[in-house]
Amino acid sequence: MPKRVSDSTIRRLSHYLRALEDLEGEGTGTVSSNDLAARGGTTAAQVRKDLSQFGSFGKRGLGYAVCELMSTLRSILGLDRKWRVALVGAGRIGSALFEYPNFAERGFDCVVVLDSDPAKIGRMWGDTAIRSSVELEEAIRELGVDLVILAVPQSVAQSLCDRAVAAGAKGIMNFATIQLRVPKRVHLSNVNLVLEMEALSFAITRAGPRE
Amino acid sequence: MPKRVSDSTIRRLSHYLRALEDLEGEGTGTVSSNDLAARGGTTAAQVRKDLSQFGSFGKRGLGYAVCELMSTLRSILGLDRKWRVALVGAGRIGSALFEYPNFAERGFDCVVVLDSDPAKIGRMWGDTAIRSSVELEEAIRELGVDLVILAVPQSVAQSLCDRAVAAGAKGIMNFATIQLRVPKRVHLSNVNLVLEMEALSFAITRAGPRE
DNA sequence: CTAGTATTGTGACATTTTTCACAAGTCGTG
DNA sequence: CACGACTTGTGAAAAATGTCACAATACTAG
Repeated sequence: MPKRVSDSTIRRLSHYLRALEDLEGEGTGTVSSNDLAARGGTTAAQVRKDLSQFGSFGKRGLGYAVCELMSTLRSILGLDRKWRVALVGAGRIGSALFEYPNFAERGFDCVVVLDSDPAKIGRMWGDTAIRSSVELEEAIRELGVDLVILAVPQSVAQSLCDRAVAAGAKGIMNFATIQLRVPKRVHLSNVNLVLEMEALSFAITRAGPRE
Repeated sequence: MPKRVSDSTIRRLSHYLRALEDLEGEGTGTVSSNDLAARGGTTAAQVRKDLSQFGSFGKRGLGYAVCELMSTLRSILGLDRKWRVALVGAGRIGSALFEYPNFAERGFDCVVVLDSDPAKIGRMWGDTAIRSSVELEEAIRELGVDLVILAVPQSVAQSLCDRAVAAGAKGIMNFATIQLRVPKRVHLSNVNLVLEMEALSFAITRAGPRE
């Protein structure tokens, strides 16, 4: 195993995993790097290189056993367990995420929702009651939260982030359009939809070749 | 100007732009690559290299004129115009996007919302009536839509995408967790939140050094 | 005008990521 | 078993991306 695995590799592993799930659904028993590449949107060599960073999972001449590779990937990605997620911010984005079926499917359990708006606190989402964000630290400790999703306005994002980290959050997914600062040990993922739109804007304006 | 500008560069330009907007708000007249780097989360050399791909905008010994660089970046990114956006899918994600203040701020005008659910069609969002997705092509042509946001289930994403492209959409922002196929001339941006969560899951599991 | 300080733009270098090419291994068939 | 069709795993080459170092320039102060 290598010292460092690139982010691009991890992204691709997720794609392979999804492709494998489809393949299993179709009843396919084994798959070649070529097929996997086609479905994952990359090349056969890339697939093999990506996988080879973690071991040898294929059989020469035959390919990869779908079922086996699937569980290997799950284990590599850390998806062979449940993740306890706290959702901070019960606005529209928060609501969309809470209902997002793919999260639960992949083992990301939203165990608590918090908001600072008194009008929202106490309201039920499914069987989860929205709690006051004052209780953030308490909730994280009490429920053993691993990951925190911050779907809050810029102005309060950094302070909530700091508090989440202090209370033991190991990863933060941030939807605010600000560059959060977190300690080295905490992992941060920024989702910035405007940025994506701007990249499209640039690409179209430039009218250069795609991708 | 170079043949090809990397995606990472474009992402950083967006960050610089945001930083410049803050700086202007603070009344700063000029900024050094160093300051810009600190705010954009990169290095001074990277800032200069990024900008140098498009021309020479700074003054040696002095730095960059905030106002001027801001409008240059806007123009490079194609943000010196309004973009006409169609939102397909009036579910929770669609709703969150529609209300997203940063989109409008950056010139992305959501001129039409479509959905296939008869219960939703005709309902008003602000002063926009939700139209039937049957009218997708018509709406795109009639309103001169440039960009289409697909916030719909996987099962219908590809077919709606094809129709949008055929009707003249130049860019697609896809929220479905499937790899859409589009012609070369059309630009595609995939937003996959599960993927981001999985990357966090991996990072934490591995417990390697951050970033 | 000169010296001193600051900061850009850029070629050369370093690192990371992707692609290529092929030996090595596997299976089915006769 | 021998052969042919296939496919992996991987070192080496190529391409892309990021870092460094420094000449060139600009402003300020005396």
